[in-house]
Amino acid sequence: MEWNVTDEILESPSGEDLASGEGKSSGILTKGQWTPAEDAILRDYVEKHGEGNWNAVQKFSGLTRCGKSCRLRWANHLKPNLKRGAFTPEEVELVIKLHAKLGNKWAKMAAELPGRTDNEIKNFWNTRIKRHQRSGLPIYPPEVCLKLAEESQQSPHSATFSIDLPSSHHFMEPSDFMIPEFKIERPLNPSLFLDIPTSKEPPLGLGLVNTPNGLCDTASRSLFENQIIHAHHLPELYSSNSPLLCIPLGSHALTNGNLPTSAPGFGSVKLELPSLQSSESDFIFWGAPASPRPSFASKDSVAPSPQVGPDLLQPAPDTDGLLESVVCPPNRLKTSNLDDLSLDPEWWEVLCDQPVTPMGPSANGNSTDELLSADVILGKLTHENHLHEVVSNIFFLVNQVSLCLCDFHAGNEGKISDADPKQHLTSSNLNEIRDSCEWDPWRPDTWFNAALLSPETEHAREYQRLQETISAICGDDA
DNA sequence: AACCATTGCAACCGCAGCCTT
DNA sequence: TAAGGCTGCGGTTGCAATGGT
Repeated sequence: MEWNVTDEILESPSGEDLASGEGKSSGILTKGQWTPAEDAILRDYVEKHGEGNWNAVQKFSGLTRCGKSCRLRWANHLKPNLKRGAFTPEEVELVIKLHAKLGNKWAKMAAELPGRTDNEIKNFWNTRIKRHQRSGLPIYPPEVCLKLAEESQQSPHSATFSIDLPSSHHFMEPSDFMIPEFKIERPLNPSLFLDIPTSKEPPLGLGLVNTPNGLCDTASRSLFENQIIHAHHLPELYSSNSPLLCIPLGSHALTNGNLPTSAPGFGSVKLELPSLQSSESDFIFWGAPASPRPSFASKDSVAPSPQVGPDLLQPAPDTDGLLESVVCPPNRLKTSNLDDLSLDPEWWEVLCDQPVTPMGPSANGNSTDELLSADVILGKLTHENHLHEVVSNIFFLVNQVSLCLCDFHAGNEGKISDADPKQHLTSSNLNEIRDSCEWDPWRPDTWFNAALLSPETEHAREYQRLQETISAICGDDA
């Protein structure tokens, strides 16, 4: 690299002045690349006076650099015992584990990696994330996810890696990160999804958020505390015995974590560098498969992914905007007959991350039942980074809610009540319901027929709360 | 060889917390 | 106790190096 004092020098003395120390501080500071002469001056100063008091460097050494710049230069380049060059495999592994646990706490991570600076680790990580996004690889290796999951399960109140990091407590308070176990006992309010877009335009402000304290706010927290999901359809996939069910909220494992801190509106989204620690960027994550999840990375998502075709999350160009078209584009839905809900395997995997079997999404073969499972519904609110994926999850959610409504509707003749929620539809009844009722399960705009809800019931109030929760989650602009 | 896009790194910026007065 | 300065941290930007066409 060529050393030069850049033109950022604002009316600064010449480089010779800098080197000779004659560039006395006059309020004019040099910016840009450091020269060897400047390095020498700084090194000499620190050797004589020690680290710290960086603002005095300019005063006493003649460097026309601000104290911050001096500190940074010393810490990142001149300090003895700094390692240079590529990270070793051991370092990489440690960084991954540390990041899974700490998030973007670069300084803390640097404390665990002798010779590496926070800036170096940060750059390494950001570069790594970009690379992995491009190649569709998971940011965290499955074994890291599993390890974290296992350890959190073994010791759910003090989930730790083998690396003991005393400073990680800020989000590892058990009460903060443990996902409350929940069941859905009643179908979800269809109006929860009023704002779910069905156009190609992604929603503004869409995003599920949590904070170091767990879920983003009382509203979203209430979603999990108040709403009871009955796991009667899919006991295995999301059972409480699954190690992947109890991923600590707040842990950064299992998130690719690529939302910017202040994720702008989707329309102008800039999804470049990650900001994993951001309280606004973490998504609720459940039941993630250990297998790599397809990535739809920000700007890269526009380009074809090696794993997932670029069109998968795009509604068909000729979509009519109906749910069916959005959730299951015609070319992805193998059949429009509701009797056969099996999807194109590729599409299904994108949506659900479930292994595809001849019977459908589940290895258990209970495809229809599992599709109707409310576990799956909220299980799809994943702790993910890619908004595209979130959108796809939301679409999937709509799909599932629709099916749940079919389910419920079948047993309640148009009124949501306390009827046995387990009484659900057989696929052969779906078309019949669609034909005989005032709403079409595949059309959200028909979900809100007055006949669906009895407004004075406790259920209706719960639905209202749930709706508010989802509104909070998705953002008012959604 | 020239141009362009991408990548990776170094440095800067803004903010927050701490310390001193 | 408030104000100002210092320091450290995390996010962002700028640019040289590199690779592809």
